[in-house]
Amino acid sequence: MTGTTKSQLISSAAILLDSGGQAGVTLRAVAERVGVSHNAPYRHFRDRSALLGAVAEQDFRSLSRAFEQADAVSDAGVAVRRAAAALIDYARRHPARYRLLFSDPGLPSDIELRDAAFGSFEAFSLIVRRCQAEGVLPSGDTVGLTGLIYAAIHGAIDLELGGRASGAKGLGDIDATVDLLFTLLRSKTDRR
Amino acid sequence: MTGTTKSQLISSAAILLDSGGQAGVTLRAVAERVGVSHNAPYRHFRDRSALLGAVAEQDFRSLSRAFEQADAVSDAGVAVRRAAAALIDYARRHPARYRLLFSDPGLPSDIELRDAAFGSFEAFSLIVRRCQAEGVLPSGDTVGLTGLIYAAIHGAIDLELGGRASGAKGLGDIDATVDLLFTLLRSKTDRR
DNA sequence: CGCATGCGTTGACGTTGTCAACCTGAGCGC
DNA sequence: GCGCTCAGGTTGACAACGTCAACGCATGCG
Repeated sequence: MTGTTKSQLISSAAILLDSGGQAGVTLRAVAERVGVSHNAPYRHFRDRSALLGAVAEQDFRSLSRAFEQADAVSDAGVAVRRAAAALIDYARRHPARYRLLFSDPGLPSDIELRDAAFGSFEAFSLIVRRCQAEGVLPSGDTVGLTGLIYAAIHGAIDLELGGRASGAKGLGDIDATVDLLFTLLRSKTDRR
Repeated sequence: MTGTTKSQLISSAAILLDSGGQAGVTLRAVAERVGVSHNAPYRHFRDRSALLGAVAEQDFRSLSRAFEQADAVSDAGVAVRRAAAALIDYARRHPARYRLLFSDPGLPSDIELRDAAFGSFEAFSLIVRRCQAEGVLPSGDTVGLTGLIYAAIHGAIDLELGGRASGAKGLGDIDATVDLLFTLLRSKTDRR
């Protein structure tokens, strides 16, 4: 682990999030992993939630980059599916971190964090707009359509992650849900 | 507060969830509200998460009843919208409890809880099936369609509750998202 | 009468977040 | 070179919390 103590604390927290979930991220464990005393994190973050907020901010920016990368594909229809796949992949690989970003009420209402989150939504929205321009998705209110698509993908992810729906077969299946979503949207578009 | 100690503990936990969120539900505070010692809850629940699981189970059953009530309406198209409204209303009134049901990884994988959750999904699914029969929603795989609708509604709720999306205007607006969802689905249906 | 058993109590323990006080070494004006 | 400031780190303490162990007590049953 290299870098400043602050950046080490952030990535240690991310690693602990991956291995032990929210509950596994204790300030003391984070500090110990970095090799500093249990109070050192307070020199860099106001409290525990500020540290988690920093992790979330980092991940939102990473998501933005993933969306921009997906948008580099020439076919808009492929781009939006790649963006969705990137989000799903991130959620599956880092469930606790995904939940931190989208479903954690305890995070600080920090401006930096807000900006990072907004940026990722916007990057996704750009792809949707391109799809509309190329006739791959129904035209009209881009923000509303983005909201629907993002909500459906996020909802499917969250239900599967929660596992509460997995008793009902297919109801917690992300890929099937997203496929159906795009199928319906595209067929709606084709008729125009 | 009346009833057995056990039921009092459950409703106290629910109240604390409403007023102070997940973090506000400490076993000691719950016990104090009921007027018993800090260790009394252990006579009724294995641990803290078992108590929260009982709250979740209760709420899932309450959701099932709300869905069945919505299904009593004669027009299937109205019924499904009422069911959605009931879910949204519950989420807005009891955000922490909503999150407990759908987005809490710490709940026990209890059979009772699993059943209650499954039951509520099934009640919703019945309405969707009726809509398909009456030509209000596209026919075909009912489970898949239910999954998509439920995921979209849940996703919209969760994004608004998280508040992270509310920077982007309209992206965190549940009602607009759900409206768009049903509009698209219905228009898709009408063309058949 | 005796005894098990369900429900509740008291007391303790380790862990955690957080606060307060102290230390220290690098930079900088003079 | 001297003394100051101050960012970054340390030690030690504290209260709150979840949980465990041991005890108390009534009720119902043999």
